[in-house]
Amino acid sequence: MSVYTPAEVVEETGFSLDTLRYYEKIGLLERVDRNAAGQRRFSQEDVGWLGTVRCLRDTGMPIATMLRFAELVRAGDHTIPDRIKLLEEHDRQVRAQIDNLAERQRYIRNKISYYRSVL
Amino acid sequence: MSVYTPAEVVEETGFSLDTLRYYEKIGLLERVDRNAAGQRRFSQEDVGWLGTVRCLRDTGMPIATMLRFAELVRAGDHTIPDRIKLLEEHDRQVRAQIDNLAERQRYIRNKISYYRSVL
DNA sequence: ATCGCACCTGGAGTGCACTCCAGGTCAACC
DNA sequence: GGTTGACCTGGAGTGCACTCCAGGTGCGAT
Repeated sequence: MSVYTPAEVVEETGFSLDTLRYYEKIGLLERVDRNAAGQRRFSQEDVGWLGTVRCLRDTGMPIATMLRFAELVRAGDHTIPDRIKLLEEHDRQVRAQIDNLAERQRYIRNKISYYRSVL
Repeated sequence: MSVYTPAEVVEETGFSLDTLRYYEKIGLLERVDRNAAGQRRFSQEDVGWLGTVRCLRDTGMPIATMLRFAELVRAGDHTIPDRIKLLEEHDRQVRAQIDNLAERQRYIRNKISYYRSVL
């Protein structure tokens, strides 16, 4: 049962310490354990959950939606069908994002080609 | 030499009227012509430029960078090499975005599969 | 013992990109 | 001639996601 100091979690997840505290404050991260001096000691699960948060955030999920997902996770296994629905919806949005980016990228590359052709 | 009313440009570009005014105010759009009553009449070029802006914005380019690009365009043809550099750099960022999204998407899909397997 | 350092709290501040609002003009239609 | 609707201006307000700050605690090294 390994525990992690704030600095280790910052290193591991890429979130700043302030962001970690912010996530705890708004409930995206459940109340993290403290040591005798009141300092945070993150559990393995905390770190794993932060990995999921990292992934959802980096794919553009708003915090409000992640918060709903967090609540489903906390509510227990009977919410798994709802979690699947939420992630499937998000997966569709990620696909749409990728398609859109690829489409726009074509425009940008055409523009570069055009500029090259007039040099 | 066709001209466009604000409503037509909103329709065509998907930008709100407020956004169009904002872009003009900050100089992302050059001073748009007015009719006798002081209402905007957008030129074909304005609409074309807004297409480029749409593309750059949707691929995550910050307004400050678009502003630099706009200045290069206004400065004349001798800035074409600089424009190419700017767009190539942006193209790299778009590629990185797509790669990152694709990577994260794998994680999400694995998670969905896992949830399906425990049902 | 005192220094530096990692950490704590509550709350204020920031940056970005809009978005909204109040009060007004003008042309067209009933 | 009155009302509607599209548009105008300058400036204030919003939402999101952090990020920073002041003032304080506890611990290990010099």
